[in-house]
Amino acid sequence: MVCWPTGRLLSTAARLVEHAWVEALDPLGLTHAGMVALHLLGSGPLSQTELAHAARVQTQTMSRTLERLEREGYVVRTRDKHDARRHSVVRTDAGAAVWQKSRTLEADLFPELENADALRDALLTIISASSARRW
Amino acid sequence: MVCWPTGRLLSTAARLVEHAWVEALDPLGLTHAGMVALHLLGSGPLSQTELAHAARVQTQTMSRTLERLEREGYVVRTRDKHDARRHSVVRTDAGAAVWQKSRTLEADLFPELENADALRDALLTIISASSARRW
DNA sequence: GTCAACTAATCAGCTAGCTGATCAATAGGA
DNA sequence: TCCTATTGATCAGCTAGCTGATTAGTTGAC
Repeated sequence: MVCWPTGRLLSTAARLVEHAWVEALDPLGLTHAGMVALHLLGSGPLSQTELAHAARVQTQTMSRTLERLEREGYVVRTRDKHDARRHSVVRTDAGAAVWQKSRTLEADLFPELENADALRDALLTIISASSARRW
Repeated sequence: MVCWPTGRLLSTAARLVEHAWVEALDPLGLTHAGMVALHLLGSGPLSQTELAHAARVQTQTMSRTLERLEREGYVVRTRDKHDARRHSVVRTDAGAAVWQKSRTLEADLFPELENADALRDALLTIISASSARRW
């Protein structure tokens, strides 16, 4: 596996880490995608398009994620007064609470790394390089 | 985004890179998952369980990937003589050819990085740490 | 030899990505 | 004003992961 291409290592590592997340979040009735949305809503209401953009995801994907969050009571969607096309998405108190709980998991889940800074650097470079066209 | 947790950066980077792969592989009638399988079959026939294990994936997932590869003619599955439960999966000539074509894409797709070695190191550490229990 | 336990593969059903198409509401130009 | 283009959200349908359950074939103990 040492000779696998870097892109494949990246996918594999991400999948395994996300698997750990799923297990940890399940008892909270939350998914990783939902957690991202709750995080982004921390600084105030957003439209679905804004949320999708911030999460680097398609609006269709965000739509479903929010549908689930709303079903769980972690989020409320209301029509915008000034633009009836837009949904104003607000994090509920329950949503804020569950997000706080989930925050503490991060440190426990992610393995300790010597070169964590180099990793973050590289990931940010990759993200900005490959998202240049879409976002 | 600079203050996102590392796990989220990892997922996002992987998703964006994989998106580039999908676009590049589509004309070949190949997916990223299929490419992994074709790669692993390069050194000879394997059973589906062995393939799944090597790709760090569930056997159910590999089953579907191979179904698609077989449909495209890149792979042939035959019942094992000695153990009729097993499928012996063989890469066809077409499969070998398409894999060769796809190999050259990797260099073009993946962004140049200064600290590529540190990245690979970190990813391998993450993979071995979080796959310890499953593989 | 028979029955139980295990193993390889698949089926059913879920979430998360994606594309392409659709619908309703808004904005803007003739 | 009206008609078109744009925009926000959703629907339909695809692949790739996953879990849990099922089926068929092997193995092993009695």
